[in-house]
Amino acid sequence: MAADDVVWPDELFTDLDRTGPVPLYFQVSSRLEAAIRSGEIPPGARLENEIAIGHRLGLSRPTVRRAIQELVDKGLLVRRRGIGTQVVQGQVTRQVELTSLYEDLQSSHQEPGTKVLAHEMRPAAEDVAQALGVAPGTDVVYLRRQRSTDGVPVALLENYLPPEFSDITTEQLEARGLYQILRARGVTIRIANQKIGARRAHGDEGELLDIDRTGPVLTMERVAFDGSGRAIEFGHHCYRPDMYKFETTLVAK
Amino acid sequence: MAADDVVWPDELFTDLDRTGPVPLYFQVSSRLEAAIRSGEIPPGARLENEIAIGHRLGLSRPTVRRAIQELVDKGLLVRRRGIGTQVVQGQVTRQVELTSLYEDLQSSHQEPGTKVLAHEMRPAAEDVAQALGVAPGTDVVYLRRQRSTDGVPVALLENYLPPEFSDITTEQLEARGLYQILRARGVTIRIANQKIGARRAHGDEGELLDIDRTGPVLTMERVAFDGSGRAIEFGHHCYRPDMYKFETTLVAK
DNA sequence: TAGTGGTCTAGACCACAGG
DNA sequence: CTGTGGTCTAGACCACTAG
Repeated sequence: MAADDVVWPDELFTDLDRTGPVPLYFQVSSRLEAAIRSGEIPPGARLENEIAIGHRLGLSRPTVRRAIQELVDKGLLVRRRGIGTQVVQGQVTRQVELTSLYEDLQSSHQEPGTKVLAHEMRPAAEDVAQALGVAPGTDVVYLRRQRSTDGVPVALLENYLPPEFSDITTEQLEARGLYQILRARGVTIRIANQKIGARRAHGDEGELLDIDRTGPVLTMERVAFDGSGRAIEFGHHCYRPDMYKFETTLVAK
Repeated sequence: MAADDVVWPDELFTDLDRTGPVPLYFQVSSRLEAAIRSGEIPPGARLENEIAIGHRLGLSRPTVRRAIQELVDKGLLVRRRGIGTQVVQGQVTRQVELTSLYEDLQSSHQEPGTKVLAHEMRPAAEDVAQALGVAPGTDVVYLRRQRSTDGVPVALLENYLPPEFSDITTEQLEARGLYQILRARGVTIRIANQKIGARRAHGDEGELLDIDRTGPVLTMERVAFDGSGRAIEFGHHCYRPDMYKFETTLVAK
């Protein structure tokens, strides 16, 4: 037992708020995550056992356990029966949840820009109709946008939405991300199926992405559903491969 | 309330095994998953509430809740406070899991084949050394394999492993997937970081994948860790874009 | 043998959605 | 108002790991 011994700076966990709306397990897990990401709790460090932590914080074991499980799911902690709980070694800790639903918008540490190339109603082709769960030929909203960061084009986004979203304006689309607009209307995306692939650019894609006319592009096709399972959005996007990659942290269960 | 009313075929949940090693929540969730995937419980169906299910199965609410949570995490069920739990509408694909390409092909009933193009010890370059957590110049295992399905090349797999795996044989590599070999040695991959991108084929890649010499390829870079956080594998793979795509189901939290 | 996480119980109160 | 899931408690027994 050397550097990877028990570390527990309990000053971090003194004032838990039992009256507010924030769950206790979340307060614990988020503070613990901050302490790990800042290096205050170093890689390889062993945590105290769950019961001891619970006693120290005045929490029951299931509550402590849930807080720890949150970080295990994020890949920050590893639990082994008979051993204990350890901070993962190495600079793992990537913030990205799988490949994100929100990433298109929240990678906005840079200056994201949107240029609307097309915005119209259009009868749904076979594949679009099936994805959205409408009859073929139904008029649906068609969007084509060019997304850029700091003035450099990054992606071409083609989307189809059910007709009830026909009142979305071009101005809204240029100012915000699609999912932000949907959420402001009370529509929350809960589940999405997506396929990631690659192909040659064709048509005007190379020009719009400022790459070779037939150069390689990274593609993503996605169908997104709201909480009730209704299809909200079908999209086919292509990305500049030198500007964008899908990053993922996978945790085995 | 019509077709999406409560459905609960309780014949499925009669003989829970309380003595064996399989957790009760897992028995419940796996049977429920099978019933959903088979269509026996149709999309949109509402489940009974958690307490009623627990009473029916002779289980406590937390146990039932955990079983349901497993399927919520997989994107098969949706829970809404005040409403209930529903089977998701629309098709559901499998979640990206921590498997090797070999296992992916096996589970999709194709015949995977492996040709070992290179298998040697090699001093670790800067990026390899950092990924594996060894000193630059350390001899590590280098693998280059051509993976095919039904005789058609699908991917080129380049991998680096720590020196302790130098006794893996070429015969093993041609007969099984890398992760299967590692697991048979008691090494289990727990966490992996991966980046998915695209680029042109270069060198002999086009020829080995039987595509255009500079055609587009789908790429995946991965660092995988075991339960103790030690880096086990660093890989850089490229895939034939017409033969392979990454499919994902994402669930918002 | 002692300590750990893995599982499970039988209650409780709350926030939110619906009629 | 009732019913739902969201959270929390205070115990319990077990399987696995280490020394």
